[in-house]
Amino acid sequence: MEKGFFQKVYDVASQIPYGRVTSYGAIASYIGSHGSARMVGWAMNSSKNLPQNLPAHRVVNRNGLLTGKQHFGGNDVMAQLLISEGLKVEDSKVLYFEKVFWDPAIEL
DNA sequence: TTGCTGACCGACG
DNA sequence: CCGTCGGCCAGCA
Repeated sequence: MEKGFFQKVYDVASQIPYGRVTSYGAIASYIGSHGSARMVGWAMNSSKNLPQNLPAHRVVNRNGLLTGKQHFGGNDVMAQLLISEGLKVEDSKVLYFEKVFWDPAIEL
C-alpha cells in the first residue's frame, strides 16, 4: 500500500512543529513531487474533511505570504493563528520567515 | 470518460 | 518589472 500524494502531504504537514512554518514547494519537493506545490495547497483544501490535527495555517508560500488565508473562513484568521503561536505576521506575511522556516528535508 | 480548476513555483519574453 | 505558460495530481460536474 503506497501512500498517495495527499497522504504524504498530510503526514508531513501534521509534523510541523509549533511556532514554525514551511512552504508548499518544500513539502512537494520532500515527498518527491517537485513542481506539484499546487497539489499541496489542494490537499490543505481537502483537509476540511480530515481531523483538525493538520496545521494548515503553518503552510505558506515561498515568500512567506499567507496565500491560503482566505480559505480559513476569514481574512485574518490564519494570521491570528500564527501570531498566537508567537510568530510575527504583518500584511498577511510572515516576518523573519527564514528564521521560523521548517524544512522537512532538513528537520525530518 | 473528458475537461476544467486549484491555498504554487520556476522559467521565459 | 510584469504578464504568461507549463508542470504536477486529485476532485468534481
